[in-house]
Amino acid sequence: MSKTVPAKRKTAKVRAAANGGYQKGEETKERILNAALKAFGEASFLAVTTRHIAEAASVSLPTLQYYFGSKEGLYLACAEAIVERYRRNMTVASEAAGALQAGCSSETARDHLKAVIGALARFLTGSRETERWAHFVARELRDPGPAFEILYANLWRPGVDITARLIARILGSPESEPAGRIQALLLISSLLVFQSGRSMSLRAMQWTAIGQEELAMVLSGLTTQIDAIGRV
Amino acid sequence: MSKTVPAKRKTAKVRAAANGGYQKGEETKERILNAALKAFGEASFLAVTTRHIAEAASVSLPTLQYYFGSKEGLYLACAEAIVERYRRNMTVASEAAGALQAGCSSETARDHLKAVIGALARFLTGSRETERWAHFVARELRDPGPAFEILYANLWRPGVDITARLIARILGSPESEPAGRIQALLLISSLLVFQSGRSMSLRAMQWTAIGQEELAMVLSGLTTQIDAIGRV
DNA sequence: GTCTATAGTCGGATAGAC
DNA sequence: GTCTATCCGACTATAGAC
Repeated sequence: MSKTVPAKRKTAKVRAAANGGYQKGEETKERILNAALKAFGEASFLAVTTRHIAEAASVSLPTLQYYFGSKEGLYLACAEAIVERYRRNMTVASEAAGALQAGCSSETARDHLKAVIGALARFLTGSRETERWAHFVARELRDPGPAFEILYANLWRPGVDITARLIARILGSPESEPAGRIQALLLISSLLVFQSGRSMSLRAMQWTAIGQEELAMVLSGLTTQIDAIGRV
Repeated sequence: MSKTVPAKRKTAKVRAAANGGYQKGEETKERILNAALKAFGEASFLAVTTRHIAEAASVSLPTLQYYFGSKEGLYLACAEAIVERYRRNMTVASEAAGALQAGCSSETARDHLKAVIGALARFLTGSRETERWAHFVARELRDPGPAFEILYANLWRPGVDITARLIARILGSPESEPAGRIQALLLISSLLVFQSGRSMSLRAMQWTAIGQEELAMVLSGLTTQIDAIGRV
């Protein structure tokens, strides 16, 4: 399947400060990357053609190779871009981590957990754009491909970790307790309604889209679940 | 994307009783179907090549076209086969439906819900084979393709329906209550840990496989969730 | 840095012999 | 019913001009 690792081309950009710190190329590269994020968000690696991306970015085919080496290189660049943009939107997670560090109470942990899950849900349904990123991630994690390691290490694992630690605190049990980790997995999996299950959820609920109102309903269901942790 | 609907070829099998009721062809067809089920279970429609399936079934390429018309026709045949085999394994669901019909109590409904979710979880992790079927279904429902309607109408919708009705009975609220449907969706989504989230779950839990022991742990988590319904 | 033109590969489908 | 041989379209990637 994968033949050659495409050693990202190092197009030496040394004369950076010449025309205001920017090359013309940087803007082109960004245009390609955005087109690729859109395309790979909507369909799989195989289903997307470089031709389509090139056309959407209004460049010719070889330009992709020039900037990203190969289709796979472009795909990996997308994964990295998503990780970075995701980080900018999920500061609640690190706040929760801080609270844990400070040895917060069981109920404070519960509030942080609600905040984290809520932020995640909002992120997953926030905009067409973030929805597409989430789709990219979900597809890659489900059928592991070239970008699996990047996404697992930077998105999934930290997410499960913080959730599991928060739940462990709520339960008052040591963090390593597998039961807590399983509850964390189940909770995060629930969020996949918006993901793997998106098209089906819409039909099952007879919704036309997931807007503010719909999100609120799901969040209330999730809150109920979180409130049930350690209380049944 | 989809160009021609491939009008399944009608190879008239009229002389059926000649050599014991069977043509040689039926066995070949089955061999192809099983190879296809395996292949499409492991990888996406695009990733699987008809050449690969043909080789795995020890037939030559045109034989696929002869029996199934096209790659897409074979794919649809797989979807139908999965629906049928799934039905044979999920009789608990119809039992639950019967109980509802008979106007069972809230607590009986809860027990039936546990039975249904349990059976589903066992099905999803039962064997390499059922795991592959589940993978096929999940992939198709996530990124809707040619077989979406078949699988949605015959697997997903009935599953959500029975779950939602059981939950509605537990809550004692009218069946149309959207909150119950949302809880149903969240519950079913949780099961996707074994699915979309399989490779990640394994790593997150540091499991090497999902066997009896692991299944029991997850089931206990799910039971806790079901017990929490209507009690918080 | 970006283009046109083209090479090279692969996969689905078909023709026609047996 | 099943095969061998082949076609044809689509895709990624490269060569080389500007």
